[in-house]
Amino acid sequence: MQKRTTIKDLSRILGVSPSTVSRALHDHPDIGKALKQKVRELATALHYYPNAMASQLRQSDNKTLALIIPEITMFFFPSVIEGITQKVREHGYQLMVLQSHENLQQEIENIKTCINLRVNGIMISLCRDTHQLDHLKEAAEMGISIVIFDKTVPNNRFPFVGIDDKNASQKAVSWLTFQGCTKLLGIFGHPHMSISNQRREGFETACMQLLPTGGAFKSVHALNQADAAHQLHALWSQFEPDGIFCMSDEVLAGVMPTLSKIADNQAKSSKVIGISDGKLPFLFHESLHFLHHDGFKIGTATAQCLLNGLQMGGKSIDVPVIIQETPIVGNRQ
Amino acid sequence: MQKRTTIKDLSRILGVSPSTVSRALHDHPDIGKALKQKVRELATALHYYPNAMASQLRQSDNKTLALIIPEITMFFFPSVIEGITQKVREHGYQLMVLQSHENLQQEIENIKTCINLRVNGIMISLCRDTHQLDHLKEAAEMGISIVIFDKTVPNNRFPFVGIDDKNASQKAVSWLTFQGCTKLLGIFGHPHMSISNQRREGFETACMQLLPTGGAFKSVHALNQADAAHQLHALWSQFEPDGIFCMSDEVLAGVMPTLSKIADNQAKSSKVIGISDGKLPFLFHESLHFLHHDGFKIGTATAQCLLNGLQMGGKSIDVPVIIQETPIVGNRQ
DNA sequence: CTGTTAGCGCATTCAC
DNA sequence: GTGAATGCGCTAACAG
Repeated sequence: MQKRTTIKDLSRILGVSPSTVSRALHDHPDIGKALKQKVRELATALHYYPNAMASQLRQSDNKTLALIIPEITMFFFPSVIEGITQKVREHGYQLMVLQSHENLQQEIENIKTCINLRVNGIMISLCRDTHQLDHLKEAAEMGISIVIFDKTVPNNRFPFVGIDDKNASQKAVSWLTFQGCTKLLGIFGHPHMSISNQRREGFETACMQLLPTGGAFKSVHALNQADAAHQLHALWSQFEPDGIFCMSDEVLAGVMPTLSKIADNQAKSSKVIGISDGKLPFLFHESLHFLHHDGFKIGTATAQCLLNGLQMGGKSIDVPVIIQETPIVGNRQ
Repeated sequence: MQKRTTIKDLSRILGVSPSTVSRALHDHPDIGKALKQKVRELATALHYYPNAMASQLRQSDNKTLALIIPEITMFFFPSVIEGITQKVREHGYQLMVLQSHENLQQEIENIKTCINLRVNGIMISLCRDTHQLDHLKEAAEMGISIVIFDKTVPNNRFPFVGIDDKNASQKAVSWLTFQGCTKLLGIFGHPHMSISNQRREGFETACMQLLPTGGAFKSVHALNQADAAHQLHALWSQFEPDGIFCMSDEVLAGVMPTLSKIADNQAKSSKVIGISDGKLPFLFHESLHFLHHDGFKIGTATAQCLLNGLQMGGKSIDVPVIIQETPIVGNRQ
């Protein structure tokens, strides 16, 4: 890597001091119009690019926010990222995306990277093996603002943006019973994931409250999309539901095609409702409804929440907890 | 943001020099076991975190690679990112993802950010309005290694990883005709995108060569997923194909549900083949085939290509052009 | 084994 | 208006 031109180089050539060049480059009012022009020209002529590492070090600030998520899957997170990116750019920050791959060690490592880099703030969706937040507390003590979104832990004390998981499941059950379903199947995500359990509890509670006598329900956890398909298939002979609740897009992606195959043979259909970012359902042939878990909105809200925290310099009294609504939508409406 | 502990702080407290502390922290062989231990302990006790900006400046290297893509959509790119992330981590680099949002200005801005940050290398999928590569040449002249993948321009002179777009389309047509189709519809992506045109040309050439007399074909460009659905619908009354080629997952996502609705009414089906990352097809009820355009592999190959370039210090004679295969797969096999 | 010295490139005080 | 001096925090010669 050859040597790059620096402010010093420019200053030497122009016969002025480095500070003058620096000021000219930053359009400082003290510098003459003519000189500014000359500096600019020479800078582009010599391919001068300010060394971000140096200027960041000097200013001990890098205008960067970090996003830490388990994985950039095709579900949900692309929307979240889009929302965050938009908000963050508007406010002149860079975004850095880190993946924890559902691995606590990796998550801790990522936090450390954030601290070392002196990012201004962190938005994080916790991985499923995270049960305590010491690593986040550490970052917070280093002066980094933090917002948790989507996946959290029970006793979280950080600002949070997400949905009311239990309530969403209850709404889903309520909808299914309203459609006349009496035999409900709930399919949930990985059992280590807190939202899986929140949503399952909501589901089960609602089933017990809302199902008529003679009704029945069952809940299962799927490790991933393929497992959801597999479990549904295996279960069908013993427990044939007339209403199915899928807790996420990933589950829906496993369930819908399977259901579609089953329907081929049986010429009968179960009602389906899921929780979804709102893109996937429109790909399926079968009709279904979903509680719209809007990733884009979650993203913008999360970023906004972080930016607010940043502005108050971390000295806010109340810890915001922002709960997004999840309206019910049909894919054939 | 309060003051953070620095090496100097540690050195003062321990009564040794900063360089000794630095060496201890880096497990330098010259430092005594006992002292290392003491330094380590004090560091954690005082929550010392090395300032990455400072150390990067000093070493004028930040072990970072950049990925620039049009957008993190739910199609293809999540797989690519996964592949790249894996490779890049293995080699101890950080990855930084930038989006151009199909905007040349933004793409140029991103390149500038990369130069300012002194990243070691850039992997880029060009946005659709990019027709010349001056901005990349600029980065290359600053000593940054570059690999273009997936979306490129005709006269590209940079290393490239992708598929043979024309050939893929031809294989698709060949498959359709082999299935007995004689009336083909090709649906392509945004008309400004080079791969849209490459794939369309391949399609049309192959149609002219392979279709029997009496056969017919038609190609259309769709601006996005919704437009693909719309166009197919609008077209159906005038041109009812018995074979359809969809150039991408995005197109497939628009086409398949529409086709499925049409099939409901007409009780007949067209053969479908697409180019796909290989996830989406399994969500659809209708059977279809696809040329497997493996994003994960493209990702690892791209990263590997960049890492190779890095190792040779940019002093390689030949410019690698890596073309991935696209085997045909069925979603019901 | 350890300390001293000297920057990396930049932005900012304080002088003039 | 402009220049000289200083230091952000860290590492790497070079000396001992």
